[in-house]
Amino acid sequence: MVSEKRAGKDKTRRLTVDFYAQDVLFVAPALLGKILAVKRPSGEIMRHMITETEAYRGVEDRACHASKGKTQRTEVMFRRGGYVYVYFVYGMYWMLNIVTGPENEPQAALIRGIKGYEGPGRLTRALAIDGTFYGEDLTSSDRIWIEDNGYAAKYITTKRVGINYAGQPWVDMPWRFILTA
DNA sequence: TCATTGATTTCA
DNA sequence: GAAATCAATGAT
Repeated sequence: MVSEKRAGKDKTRRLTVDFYAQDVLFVAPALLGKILAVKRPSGEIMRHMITETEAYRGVEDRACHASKGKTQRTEVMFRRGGYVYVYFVYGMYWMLNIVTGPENEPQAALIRGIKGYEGPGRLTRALAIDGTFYGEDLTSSDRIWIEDNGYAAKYITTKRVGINYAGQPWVDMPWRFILTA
């Protein structure tokens, strides 16, 4: 797993492929409390704590976009964990997802909220995240990455939002994770 | 509870 | 080709 050896007293470090390659049901709640860092064209780096996520897991999960097979839009979800899956919905909003798991096992964690901007459409608008972020590699990109600050998050789980079309048993899976402390 | 808004998917 | 659908938000 990840080496705990640290240089100096700064505990913040960028998450590596070892983290993202794990199952989405581990990664999605583990992202809570971590820091989403986005670099603006101006060079300014914006950092926000992740407060809410949802898990989308594999071709059998009918709420997961990849359940309909590999398409131009879902291709990135079939890669190994650590890539960014961004898509446009309702004619207005970009959704930010983190690809997880091994190659050819399509999984992703939707970032539904960050501190100060609750809501998946609101956070992408606030951070100016759009389709140009599709396929960015969180382990090497110089404009988007996630940092671990060593914070041990507490959270609750609920049903996922906006996926009633998926039917049973997927609609009732407790795969939404909300930070509580 | 409804308008917004356009890419993606589904049905023909 | 056309029609329906949609990981949402904000105003009414």
